Amino acid sequence: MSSKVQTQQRILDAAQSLFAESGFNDTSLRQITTKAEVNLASVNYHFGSKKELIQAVLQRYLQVLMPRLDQEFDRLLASQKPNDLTQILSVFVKPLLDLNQLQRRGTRTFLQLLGRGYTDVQGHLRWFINHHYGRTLDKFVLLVQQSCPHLPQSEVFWRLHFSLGSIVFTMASSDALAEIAQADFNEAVDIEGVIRRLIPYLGAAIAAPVYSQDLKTVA
Amino acid sequence: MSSKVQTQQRILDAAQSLFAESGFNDTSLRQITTKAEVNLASVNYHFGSKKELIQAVLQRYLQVLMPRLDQEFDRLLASQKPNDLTQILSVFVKPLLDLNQLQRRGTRTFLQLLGRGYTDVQGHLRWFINHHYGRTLDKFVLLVQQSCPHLPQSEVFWRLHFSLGSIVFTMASSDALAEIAQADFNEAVDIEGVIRRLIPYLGAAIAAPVYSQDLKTVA
DNA sequence: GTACATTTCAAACAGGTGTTTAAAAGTATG
DNA sequence: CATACTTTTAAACACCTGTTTGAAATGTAC
Repeated sequence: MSSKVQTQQRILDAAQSLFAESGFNDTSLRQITTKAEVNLASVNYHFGSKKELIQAVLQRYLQVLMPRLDQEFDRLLASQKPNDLTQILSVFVKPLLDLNQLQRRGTRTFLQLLGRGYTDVQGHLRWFINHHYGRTLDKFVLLVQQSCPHLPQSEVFWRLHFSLGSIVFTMASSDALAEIAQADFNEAVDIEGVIRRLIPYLGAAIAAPVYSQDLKTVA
Repeated sequence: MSSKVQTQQRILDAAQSLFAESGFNDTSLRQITTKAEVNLASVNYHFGSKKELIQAVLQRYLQVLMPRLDQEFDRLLASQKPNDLTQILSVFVKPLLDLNQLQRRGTRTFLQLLGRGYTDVQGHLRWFINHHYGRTLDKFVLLVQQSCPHLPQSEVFWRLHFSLGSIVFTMASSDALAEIAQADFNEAVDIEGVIRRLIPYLGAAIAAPVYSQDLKTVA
């Protein structure tokens, strides 16, 4: 009995770090099972397929993170007046950083995985997250819309995807970026530093005024 | 003689559309040569390897785009007073849209390829672009720094990478996003629309004030 | 302690990958 | 025309991928 969960755990642990480092496509089951020191076939035995393993790896974080975010969103939605955008974005910080208690380097790993999830794979992870946590995400969108009454819904849609791009891309390549920052600016940056840098950036971006289109008609 | 360039052209054309659609890793040489109606071996014969084919596909656009951007950057740098950030970002618009004269759907394809280039592959395309066009990119960074004297260099570095993330991610998934926008908001969005939406967003983001750091003492 | 169920294991499977080979076809040049 | 060079072709190469198989080992319950 305990050997079963041990094997599953070993696979998940090995998989998550390899996935975070090299992406889903570029990590083979053989690499995972070698690192986990389990038999190749055990991935399919315990998880069914590689696709389901990927989902299981992300699920381990999402099932902790998302209920906490959902709770925070409810709290903000309960207040009468619209919330400040920076405030809304800041509610992500603590739940994200608390993932470090779930796993060593949990925050970093999860965000890297999320990045990989949106860039590597075409559809199935996007669908998976939306299917399981769409309700929570909708609350977030609503909050942002309330805080930006000057923006049409479609503009909020685009800007949130622009923002998702920043996050996901930054996290997928956070190792490389941190290295450059270290070399060029002698600046030690951890994942918390990146998150905190993102908040004012995204806050200003999402709330930016929409410029009228007619003054920039180019030839 | 002309059959040689014809074959190379056919390969490049087929490769670019498949790469843009499915990414580099998920497009095989057999798919490319089938679509191009050439022999499988001709890719290696004419380009050496898949890696070099990828670079050749991007190079076809970069060698047109980058000199034009370089020129625009020089023009802005020549002016005495610092330039407005929105102005700086706007110089991308025309050179990018002119790629449509190079190829049908050129702008869209190029930006998708760029997105794939930064998300799919780990290193070699990043290196390739920096190696060939680093001087031009440096001019852009300088312009941004001049327009944002309140920002430390390292902050500009991070924010430009956040911005790169928005662009690259949006472009890599632009088809999916445009579909959603169409369905949810009955909004037809072409690539030019996306570019124009990005400018005020990125302008506000990059120039955003830096919030005081002292509240971020880590545990 | 036997019977049953779960888990592990080595091996093979079927299919895909980028690349190389050596002969064939085509094309210029003397 | 014959020579030399370039390009195309079909086939094979060596390797890697996720998945399946059936037997062996282990664990669990009566």
